Order: sequence, then structure tokens, then C-alpha cells
Amino acid sequence: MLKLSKKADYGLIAVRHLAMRHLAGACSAKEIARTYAIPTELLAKILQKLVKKGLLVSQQGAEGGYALARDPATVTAFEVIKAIDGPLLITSCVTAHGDCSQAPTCTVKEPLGKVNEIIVKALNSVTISSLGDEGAEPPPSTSGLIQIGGAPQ
Amino acid sequence: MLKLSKKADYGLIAVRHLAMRHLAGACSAKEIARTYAIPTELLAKILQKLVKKGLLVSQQGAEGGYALARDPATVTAFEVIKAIDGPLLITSCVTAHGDCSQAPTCTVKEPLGKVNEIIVKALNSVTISSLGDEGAEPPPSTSGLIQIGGAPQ
DNA sequence: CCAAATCCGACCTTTTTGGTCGGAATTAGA
DNA sequence: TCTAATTCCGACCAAAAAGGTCGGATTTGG
Ligand code: FES
Ligand code: FES
Repeated sequence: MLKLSKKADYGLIAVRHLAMRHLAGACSAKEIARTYAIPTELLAKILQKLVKKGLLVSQQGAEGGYALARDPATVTAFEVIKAIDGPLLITSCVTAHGDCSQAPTCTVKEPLGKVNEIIVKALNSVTISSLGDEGAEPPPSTSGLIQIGGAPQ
Repeated sequence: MLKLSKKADYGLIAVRHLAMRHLAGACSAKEIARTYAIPTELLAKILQKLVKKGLLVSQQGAEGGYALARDPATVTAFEVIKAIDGPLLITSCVTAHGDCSQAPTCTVKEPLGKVNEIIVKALNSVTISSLGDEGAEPPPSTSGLIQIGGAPQ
């Protein structure tokens, strides 16, 4: 259905949270989970994935926790999503075994590939620090409301 | 995982096929299915969905089949996808009951909403007739510059 | 030593997706 | 009129993915 996974969403939220207190110490998974009402163990697993990909660093032991590995301005939403959900491929032909029976006759994967590129570019233009702005200052006037979903019927 | 469903892919292929023989007669689901090695009944159900949404017209009885309801140049990939998979919403918060527990504290759905708009625009810039010719004809408008993060304020 | 925390992998449940089946209604043509 | 071809429609099923949980090992600061 072309939607982001909840894990990726959680990861984005957590990374943004870490970015805001980047210069402070590390932050435990439990604390982040409680702040945003995310299942603790699930968030922990997501964060561990991000550690493995090198986006975060973890400090074990008491008073430990997670922290950003790089500057928030250099980390993009696409990196976080890719680390959690795997490579972003809009075309559904890419199963694990790569055996799309339609591949020889499929006529839409090429134009769709271009769309894929556009999405990646869009996601890459969103840095973690730019996510920070949104929440730090509560928007007093909701003038720029985003409306995309059309009336279905 | 942010990927298109196979049904949507099948639908795109079928619609494109119909577009190529737009001026010829109708085309049976079985014929299309065989051409592209798609399960017949599954394709039929997809086509029926498109009929219900008004993108296709169907002719019952012997020698019947499906045909495009409108000019191929006026139908976009986004319409086909939306008809099959429902409204395109990248944020995972939008379940059927709309009960995202993170909604009050979520800090990423707004910037992600902008990304969503970009995707919709990209999908809307791909018409069915442009799928028809594989001649690498890049859509001249709407796809040149992508800028989302830089809301200057 | 002990408590707090990450780490890690296995496991389960729910939801979504892809695919199938059988039969009713409709239509063109013999 | 009769029949074959075809759309139509809803229910059903199986596989996969997503979301979430658990228990234990390991590390670290006090
Ligand atoms: S369906 Fe796999 S190539 Fe398009
Ligand atoms: S997770 Fe639902 S609002 Fe972001």
C-alpha cells in the first residue's frame, strides 16, 4: 500500500529525540519509549539496528543509553528508513529470490523506477535536524495544512 | 516497507496494455493475463475494481472484455494505484480507525506529509500513455527540481 | 557484589497480501 | 432458442510480512 512501516516511524521519532539532546549525554531506550508511548522492547530492537548500521552509538551498563553517531544535520530520513526497513524499492518485483515472472514483459518497472528515484531524493532532502524544528516550536497557527487524501467516493 | 503492491503493478500493466489498443475493441481479462503471465482470476478482480472506480468500462457476454473509459493521456498512474490500493498515505499512523497513540507527541508526521505530497505529484506526472512508449521520454514538467526541506522562514 | 542498562536471538500474534474457487448474470452468435 | 464465452461477485484460503514479546547473557558504574 506504499506506506512507511511503523518501525521506521518509531526510528525517526527516536533519532529526532536523540538529535535534540545531542550534546547532552546518552539516553536510554526505556526513557525514549516512555516519552512517546512506544513499546520498549520494540524500540530497543529498532535502536540496536540503527547502532549496527552505524547511525547511533550505544553505551552499555548502568547510566548507559543511545546517542547519535554523527551530526544531526548530516543524517537524512532516508538513511534511517533504509537502516530499518531495508533498501527502498517501490517496484514489487524484488522478492528475496528476485524471480519476478513478469520481468521480461513488464512495461511499467522502468517509469516506476524513476518515481522511485524521486522518492529517494525527497527522503534524502529531509535531515534529522530539520525534523527537529517542527517539534521544538509548536506551530501556533495551522495555516499551512497539508491535505492529500482525496475523497474516495 | 514502502513498496508498491503487486496488485497495483498488475493493474498498471493491464491498463497500459488496454491503452495501446485503445481504439481497437475490448480485451478479455484472460487474454491480458496470459500475455503477461498474471493469474487470471486475480487480474479479473483488479480490473473489476478499476471498473468500479470508473477508469475502465466492461462489456459482458461473449466477445466482451475491458476497455479504457477515458483517454490514456488523461489517466495517471496515481489514479490506478489509488483505485487498487486505496489512498496513498506514507505515514503509518492512518489505520482504519485512526487511532495512532503517538499522534500528540509524534514529531515526524508533518515533514513526512510533505514527502507524501511529492510522491503523489510524481505519480501523477506519469500518465498511462507515457507508460506506453518506452522511449525514455522524461516528463518535462513537474519533475525537474525537488525541494522540500527548505521552507524559508 | 549488585543494580541498571544494552545486547541478542528466538518466539508469537495480528494484519496484509496474493491467490483461488464456484456460481450467477449477461451477451453474441450458431 | 440454445449455447458458449465472458464478466461479475463474494467468500474463502495460504503465505508472508509486520508488530510486538520474552528470557537470558553481558557489560558497566557505584
Ligand atoms: S511486475 Fe516485476 S517487473 Fe513489473
Ligand atoms: S506515528 Fe502516528 S503520528 Fe507519527
